[in-house]
Amino acid sequence: MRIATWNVNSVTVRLERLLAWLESSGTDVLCLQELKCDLDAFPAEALRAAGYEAAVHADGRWNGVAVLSRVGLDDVTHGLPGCPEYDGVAERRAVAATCGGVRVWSVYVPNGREVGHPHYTYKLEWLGALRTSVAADAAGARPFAVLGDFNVAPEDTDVWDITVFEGATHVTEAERAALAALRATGLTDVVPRPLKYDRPFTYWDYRQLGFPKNRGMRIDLVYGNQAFASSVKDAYVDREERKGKGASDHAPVVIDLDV
DNA sequence: ATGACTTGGTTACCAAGA
Repeated sequence: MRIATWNVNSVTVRLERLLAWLESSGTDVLCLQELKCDLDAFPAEALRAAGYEAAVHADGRWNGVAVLSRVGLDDVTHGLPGCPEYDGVAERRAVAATCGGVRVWSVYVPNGREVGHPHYTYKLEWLGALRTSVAADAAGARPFAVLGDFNVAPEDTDVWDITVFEGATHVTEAERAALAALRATGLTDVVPRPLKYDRPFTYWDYRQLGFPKNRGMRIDLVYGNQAFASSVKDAYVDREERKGKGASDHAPVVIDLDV
C-alpha cells in the first residue's frame, strides 16, 4: 500500500496537479492539508471519478484537511477530540479514517506565528490534544500513523540553516518537546529519503528562490506506531512535485507499506 | 528596502503562511 501526505496549499488551485499526481504516483491513501475551501467547494466529484473516496474536514478560507482513499474509507472522525479553540473557533485541522486496515490522521498543526504569540500557545496546546487523542491507537496493534504538516522541524538539521531560525517558531525546545511527548505514546518518526541533496526537506518558501537554492525545512512528518513503522518498505520526498509553475510550497511525502 | 511569493476574501489591499 502506498500512503502519502501533502500540504497542497489550496485544493482548488492544485486540483489538476493533484489528479495528475495521484495517477502518476499510484498513491492509495493521501492525507491532504491546507485545502483552503469549504465543504461545498471540495472537488469530491473529480476525485470520485479518479477512484478516490474522501473524508473532508474543511473551514473555508484557511486550514482544511482530508483523507483520500481508493482502498476503503471507514470510521471517519472529523476534528481532533478536545482540541483547543483559537479566537473562539475550533479550526478544522484534523480528520481520521481507516483505509485498508490502516488507521490514519491527517493533521495541519497551527503555525504559531511568533514565540509568545497567542497562536504559539495554541500550537502547543493543540499538539497536547493530538497526543491525548492518538495515545490509544499509537499503543495498539493495528497499523496507525499521524501524517501531515506538523509545522515543527524535529532537529536542527531539519532546516536549511539553523542560524536563520534564531528565536523563531518551528525549532523551539517547547515545540520539539511536544513532538517528543507525541512520540512517547509509541510513535516513530518515519524519516523519508531525499531524492536529491542530503536532507529530506518537505517545504521550501516561495520567495527568494527558496527551492532552487534548497533552502528547505522538514516539517511534513509521518509518525507511525510499531505495526506501521515495521511495515515500511520505502519512504521518500517527491521533490519533483515542488517544481514548475503552479506547485504547492510543500512536496508530498510518500510511504510504501507492506500491508 | 522591517520586504522579496501565493492564496482567498472584507478584492484593486489585506491577512496568513513558515
